[in-house]
Formats: sequence, structure tokens, C-alpha cells
Amino acid sequence: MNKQDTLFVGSLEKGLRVLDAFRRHPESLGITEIARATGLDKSAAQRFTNTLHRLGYLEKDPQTRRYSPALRLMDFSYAYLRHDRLAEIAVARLIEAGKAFGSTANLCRLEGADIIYTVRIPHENATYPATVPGRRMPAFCTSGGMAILAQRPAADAEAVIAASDRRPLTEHTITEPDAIRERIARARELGYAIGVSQSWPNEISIAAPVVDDQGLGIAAVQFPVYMPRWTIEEAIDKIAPLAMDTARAISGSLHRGT
Amino acid sequence: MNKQDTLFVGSLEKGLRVLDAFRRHPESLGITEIARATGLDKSAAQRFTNTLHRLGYLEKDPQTRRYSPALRLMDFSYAYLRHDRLAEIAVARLIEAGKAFGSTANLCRLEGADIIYTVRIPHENATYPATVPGRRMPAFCTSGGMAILAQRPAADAEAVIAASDRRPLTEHTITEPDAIRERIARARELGYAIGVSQSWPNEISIAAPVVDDQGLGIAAVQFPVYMPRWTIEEAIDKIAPLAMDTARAISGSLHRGT
DNA sequence: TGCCGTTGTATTATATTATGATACACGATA
DNA sequence: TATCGTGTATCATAATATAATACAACGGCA
Repeated sequence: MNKQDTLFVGSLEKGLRVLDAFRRHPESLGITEIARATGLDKSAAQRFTNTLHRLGYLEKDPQTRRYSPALRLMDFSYAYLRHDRLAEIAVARLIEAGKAFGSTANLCRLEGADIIYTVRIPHENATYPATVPGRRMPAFCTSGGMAILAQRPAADAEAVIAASDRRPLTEHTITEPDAIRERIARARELGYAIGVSQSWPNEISIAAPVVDDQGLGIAAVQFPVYMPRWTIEEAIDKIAPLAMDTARAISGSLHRGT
Repeated sequence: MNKQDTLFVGSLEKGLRVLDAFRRHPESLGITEIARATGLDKSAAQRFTNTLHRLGYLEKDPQTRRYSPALRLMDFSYAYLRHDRLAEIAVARLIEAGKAFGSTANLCRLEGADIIYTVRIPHENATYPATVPGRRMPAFCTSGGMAILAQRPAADAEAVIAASDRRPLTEHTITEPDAIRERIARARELGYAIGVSQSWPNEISIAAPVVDDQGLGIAAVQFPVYMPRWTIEEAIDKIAPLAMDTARAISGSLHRGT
């Protein structure tokens, strides 16, 4: 028990662990399942679940007595987005960019070994999870992750590679550390990252880095398009410049404080 | 201290109150300000803030020592949206509907006296807050609120009216309880709700209710368009049918379990 | 129908853990 | 330089969260 531990409230952590469990489990959960998923005992699960329910962060089905995330959780993403100048700047640019080819436009940031999409402007028929803000994807196999890491110190890339479990998401997913390093280096040369069927089958994903005033990568704009409607060549010709322009415009506004 | 109170963890509530403070305060906050905003004393603010920071839910500026919401908060909205069948169904329909006139398409739900936007498909140049999912608006002066309440028992409308502070958001906002009841009744007759400059100046907002299998209003699709590009007549002619069709399609899919 | 395993609920004594008063360090302001 | 406000660290105290337990309600399954 060091000096920091007296300033750490364990109950809060445990309560948040309960909410976190619902991020990984798409179904509603009973108290016993919550206990299992969080590593808490049944009593603890009972207490935290009950608390979260009474506060309006969990819904309880009166029939099945199972819990699911409640609408009020949306407050938290609002709190985040309301404070994120980058998202604010990016929205208008992404809407604009999406119009060019009627494609989807995303903004993502690095969080540990994942990227998290903060802004999503969907256009094409995408699968539902691919339209949801807050969605996590492993950084190592997404063009957004490559683009951001390309503009960061090599140590960051190594940390991400080390922290990723690198399970392939499709049969084409590149999981070899050296191949990943190569992809990052290439993204640095080109100014954009590209992935083909890396996260989703038939997806061509192109991303370009948004940088802070030091030139450090802090986010990426990402544009997914789908084969066979798009070919790789077309995507490189049309989407890559769009991605780089958009990223550059966002970076510029960010530095100017516009 | 009744029987439920032993199952209520106060520390969790207090910690969540800290996060909640950032929903209302768009700036970063110091420890003393957090204490003021949450009603906690300085020590408590210190502990919960520190805990949330260590867990990655709050960012801390090393210079100013002020806190702001961290990226990780997006996990919670993801947890919610991942479980919300309605949002899942609605996304594709809203994208489709937005294409018709290049307008923005939203889905919102009732939460207390507010509506919360859960899905937002922006098209036109909207102000940033109007593009952020999780945004709350008072139900009493939004077409979404009117549309939902039109398909719910009168008691719900009364509860919302009573719980709202009914501060006008524009110089045209209708705040009189009787006028609000009238608007709800009219929305029930027409099948859609319309508001002109009620929440934002020059906004024409049209919404239609999504209903559960009992016909009870559980959400609304909402389409904002702006004057003078759109006139009220045009909006009624074109947007209202679009809203009703979209809402009906979503309701149908919801009941069929599609 | 009646049994049994499982899950959710409620209660309680216990001490772990959160608490909040206090003292200190730091920086800005005047 | 003195003063104020703010962030940080420490610690004795008891309030509060804890986890063991017993009970109730359900849902298969025979």
C-alpha cells in the first residue's frame, strides 16, 4: 500500500468494471454472469449492479432480471466529445470529404493497443458495428493505427505490437511484427496507410494521420471502401489524396486554433 | 437507512458524479472546481478524480493540473449502442432517409425530461453540438419529444412538463404547458411533430414516433432542415412523409425482429 | 407434477476501506 | 515579499463497503 493507494477508491473501480463488462458482452447479463465477467464475487456484483441500476446506468428487465446498459451511458461519450476540440474541427471536414465519393468517413484515436473511433459519418451500407462511435479495433491491423503510428516514435509502435494479441480478424490479416513495422514505414513514406481485407473482408481501408503542432500523430482520418465496387488502384488514386487533404486540413485548423 | 441502502455503494455514485460534472462544464476542471460542481469536499474530489485518472477515464494536463474527459469514456456509449437493437435497426434506415434530400437524420429517445440523440447521421453543415451523439435536449421543446409523447399516456407528458424548467432556447420557444399539450395532441393527429425555431434559430425540425409492438412511443426519428433554404410548406410536403415512412419502417423491423 | 440445481434477493456482523481534517508545497498576484 | 488560492500528501477514525450466509424464486428435467 504505497502513498497513491489512499487516494484510490477501489469501489469506484469495481463499479466501472461492471460497466466495462458490457462492452465485451453483447447480451444482457445476470448477476452471476456479471460476477464471472468482472472477477467480483456474487455479493459485490449484486451491490454494484444495484447501484448502477438505481443511478440509471443499467437497465433491468423485470421478467428475466437481467441487466443491460442504459441510455444514460450516452452522457459519457457526450462529455468526452464536448471537450474534444479535434472532433469538433473534424466533423465538418469529414462530412465534406464523405460527400466526394459518397463514402464513409471516420476519425479515430489511439488508446493503448486499440484505436477508438470518435467520429463516424457513415454513407454506404456498412455493418452496424462499423457505424458505432466508441468502437475499438486493434491498432496493429487497421489503417488508422498504421497512419497514427507512422507519425510517432518507433517505441510507440513497438509498445502497440507488444501489447496486441494479434489474432487475425480475416484470413488476410497481417500479424507478423516485421510486416507490421514494414506497413508503418511505408505509411510514413506515402503519407497514408492502406489495408486490404485486414479488418473486414473486402474492405479497402485508407487512412491519413492528423498531427499536432509538433508533427506528432494524434489521430487519423479513415475512409473504408469496398471491393468489388472499388479497386485498389481506384482507391489509391481517389481516396488516398482525399484522406491526406482532409487530415492536413484538420491538422491545420487544430494548430491555428480555428 | 432502508433495506436497499446496504446494496447501494455511495462511492460509486460519487465517482460517477465527477464524470457527470464534465457533461455540464465544457472546460477542463481543477480539483476545487470539481468539488464545487459535485458537492463533494476537496478531499473526496481529490480521491475520485485521482481514481478516474488512473483508470484512464480522465485526462490530466501536467501543466495546469486540470482534468478533462478521456477517450476511454467512449467505451460506455459503445456498450450502450452495442446492446440497443433499435439503434442497430435504425442506422441503415436513417442513412437511406438522409440521402433523399441530403438532410441530417437523427434517432432520439426519452430520458427523464430530456431526449438523448443515440444515432446521428449528419449531412448539412450543422453546428457541432448538433452532430454529437449523446447530446441532451429538453423534450418539451423538441419535435422528437413531442413525437414520442404523442404516442404515450398523457401522464408521461405531464411528468415531462412538470420536470422541465422550460427555459426558452430561442425567442420562439413555446414554454406554456397548455401550448405544449396542444402541440402533442396535434402531433398525435398528424402522425408527426413539427417545430420551427424551437431549439435552434431558423431550424425546422420534423419528427415521427417509433413505437413498440403495443404502439407505445419509444423513440423518434428526427430531421432538421433550415430556413430559408427550406420553407415550412416544403418541409411538411417532403420531410414529414419521409419521417413517417422511416419511423414506420423502423417500428416494423423492430416488431418482426429483423 | 414434483424435484433439484441455479440464480436472484435479503440480512448481518465484521473490519476493511473510504473518509475528511489538517498540514504542506507551489505559483500567481499585488 | 506577503498573501491568497490551489493542488498534494498524511493519518487517525469510524463509517461504510464487504462477503458469508440463509432464503426465495425460477426453470428445466424426469
